[in-house]
Order: sequence, then structure tokens, then C-alpha cells
Amino acid sequence: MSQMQNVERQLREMILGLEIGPGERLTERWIESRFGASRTPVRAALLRLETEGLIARDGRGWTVAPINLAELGQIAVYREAVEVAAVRLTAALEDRGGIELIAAMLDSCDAETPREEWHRVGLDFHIELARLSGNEFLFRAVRDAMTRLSRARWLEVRDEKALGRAWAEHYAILAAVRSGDAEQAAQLLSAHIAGSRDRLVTSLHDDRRGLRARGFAVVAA
Amino acid sequence: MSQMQNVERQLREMILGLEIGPGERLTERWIESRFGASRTPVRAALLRLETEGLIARDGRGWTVAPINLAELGQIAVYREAVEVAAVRLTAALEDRGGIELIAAMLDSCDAETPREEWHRVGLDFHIELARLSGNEFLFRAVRDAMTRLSRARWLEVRDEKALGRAWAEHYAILAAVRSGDAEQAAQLLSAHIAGSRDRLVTSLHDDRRGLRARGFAVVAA
DNA sequence: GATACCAATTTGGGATACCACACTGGTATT
DNA sequence: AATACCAGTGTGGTATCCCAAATTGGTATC
Repeated sequence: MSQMQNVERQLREMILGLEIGPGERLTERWIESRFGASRTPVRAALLRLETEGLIARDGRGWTVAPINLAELGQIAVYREAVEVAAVRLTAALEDRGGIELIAAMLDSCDAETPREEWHRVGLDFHIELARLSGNEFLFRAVRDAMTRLSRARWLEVRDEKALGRAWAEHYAILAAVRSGDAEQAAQLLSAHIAGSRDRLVTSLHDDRRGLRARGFAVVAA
Repeated sequence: MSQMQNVERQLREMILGLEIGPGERLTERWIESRFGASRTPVRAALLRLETEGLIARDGRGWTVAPINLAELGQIAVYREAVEVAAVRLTAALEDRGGIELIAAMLDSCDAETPREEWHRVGLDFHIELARLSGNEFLFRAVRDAMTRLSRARWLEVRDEKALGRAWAEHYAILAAVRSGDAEQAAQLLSAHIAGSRDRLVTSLHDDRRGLRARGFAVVAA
């Protein structure tokens, strides 16, 4: 594994894991010393992470992208467009066996599963469902959108009931895809994304003071 | 303007303008000497153009992305998803005055307009229509998709009639958006994209020997 | 003539030195 | 006390050097 990919991966994990808070300033020299690489791979990593939307230019420098509530709403609309298109393709496939792997993924989460894992599987559900469509562009769009949503979803205050409801919706979507009912899968997925967006934005909006108290930059809708 | 942006812009123009053919090898040193910049901005430009899909890694090196007929089909599906979502949003806006600027853009093309300009306006129509939606993600998705399609559309063998038909469809879409009929706008746009894809893939497929004779790498569907 | 092999060259990946510019903190002037 | 100014410090942007690995071209061997 090259240094370039190493720095990119580690820095991404630190940002997604909120070890570096939204809005925090980044300097190439700090990253350089932090990961023991020189500025060349550091700059490559920064350029890549910029296109992922995880970091942004701040004048001449770099900052970790803030949590932007308006952006979350726009991403939800974008997600709906691409995820629904993907799930329609998937439901129309002759071989839809791949969804059983996704169902198994959901099954792997139980009461003893750590929250971190629920979070990851909740993202991967949508990503893998899009991958099944076979359309590389829809897949990448979903993956990138979920990456951007990742931190916000982690900060979301979720209760057990909300998580159970989300999982039930996931299973319902899978069932529709399994039976080849593209229309129902599309409708269930649309509703799921809209509900997910509402819960997310509400949660972050209500908790925005707490987030700011933790030093996280939160941009209002 | 910094060297970094300069190299990126000039190299992108050379690729999109087919001054460097699809499939051609690129070396950082050649770009460096060609544009009088050092390798640092060259590498930044390459990383950015890679995410745009205009260049790709070839083992350790770089090549200009080939024309990929299978990819063109996938992009059409992707385009349809995001463009239709965008046009639905636009048709639902209270202030849809922005579409008159787009109509003026179409009007500016007449019999004496060079082909190059028709090509550019044909791309910009879709990009600007998506921009009107106000959704940054849908806009970027459409812009990036059209960028990827740009070279293939330039190579397309188009007759006057096909162009006139495309323009008529553009006007019809605008009319539907202007009247606020999201459903019709969506249907017209879907049909337009599907037709555009069919003509494009057919044209390139029929002409693939000619393209290869020009040294352009064409990957079959 | 085909092939295995080796040295020279070229490549991208990385490290580092230097620069222009922005920002900071303090100082001198009013 | 307020402000204009200026040197000092740190930043990202750029150029350049080094390196390991891959490619290449020729040569010796069979």
C-alpha cells in the first residue's frame, strides 16, 4: 500500500470518526508529521478528500467540511433520485440473488451489536443495494452520498425504536426487490429516505448547541 | 490564475477537444514540459481529471480515458435519474424565470453557427437546466455526466435533421417546465435522453473502425 | 532465428528546499 | 487610547532532487 493511499485512508477515517471535528482547520504540515509522510502524498490525499466533500478550501487553507443542514436536505433529494433509479434496475434483474447477501448483512445486527456496527451496516445497506443494480455511476453516486452523510448520521441522536423502524423498512424494501416489484420497492425506498432525512435534520437541529459545544461547526439550513 | 488550475484547464481542453486521443498514454514529464509547469501542479491536475473520468490509471501510468460504449449506456441511465429529478424540482419552483435565459441560449444557434457552438450549447442546455433546480448535487451530477459524454457526442456523426429534432425536443421540455407541468417535462426529458443515447451509441458503433483508424481507443459495449 | 538475460533509460512516488503571500503581534506615531 | 505600520512567522504553491520499479533495447546464448 502506497503512502498516498495510506494517508488518504487514515485521514478519511479520522474525519469520518470525528477525531477531527467538522470545521477544524487542517494544515499540510500537521498531516505530514501526524502520518509520517511528506507533503506530496498529503496533497494527493487532500485533493481526493476534497472531491469527496469531506474537506473544503478555506481561503488559502483547508478545513474539515462542516455539518451543513441545508446540504443534508439536498443530499436526500439526490439520494432519492439515484437510489430509486438503482433499485428499479435491481428489481428488474433476472438474477436478484445478491439481495440475500444484503439481508444477511442486516441479520448480522442484533441487540449485542455495537452501535458503530449498526451505523456501518445502515450505510452499507444502501450502498450494496445500489451496487447490485450493476450501474457503476448510480453505485458511485450512492456511495459518495452516504459517505457525505456518514458523520451527520453518526451524530444523530437515535433511539432503539427509530433503529428498529429503519431496519423494518430495510427488510420491506428487500422483500419488494426480491419479488421483482420495482414500483413498490421504489415507493418504500422513497419514503424511507424522506423519513430518514426528517429524523436526521430534526435531530441535528435540536442538538446543534450540543454539537457546537463539542467544537463542531454546524451550518444552519 | 495558479499554475495548478491552468494545467488542469488546458489539459482538460486538450482531452475534450480530442487533441489528445482517447486511449493515448500520458506521462507527467510530457505534460510538465508541454505546459511549462513543474510536476506538482501537473500531478494535482491529473488527480482532478481522474475523478472527472477523463483520464485513468494504466498500471503505474496514465492514459486518456477511452470511449467506452457500455459506459455511455450506463451514463444515460444515470443522467435520466438525476436530470429528471432536477427538472421536476425546477418545474415546481415559483420563480421559473431562469428558463428564459436557457431558451435564449438555444435561440442563439442558427444556420451560421459553427458546429462547435451547437455542441457546446447542446451540453450547456442540460447543465443549466439542472442548475436551475437549485440542488447542488443534482447539478454537479449532470455537469459531470455531460463532461464525460462530451467527447463521444463530438465524435457522433450527426445530420442536420437529428440536430433539429434535438432542438425541438429541448424547446418542448422548456415549454413544459415553463407551464409548471413537471410530469410532462419529466417524460419529454426521459424520451429525449433515451433517444440521444440510442443515436449516440449507434453512431459510434457504426463508425468504430473509423475512430480506431484515427488512433482512438473504443471499448465495445 | 528465437529466446533468455542484463544494463540503460524512463517512469511515477516520494521528499525537500524555496518562494510569495497572508496573518500576527507588537511598536511607534498621532 | 486608537491606529497605522512593520517585521516575524507560518501557510500553501512550486520546483527539483532522489528512488525503486518497470520498461526497453540490445546482446549473448542456444
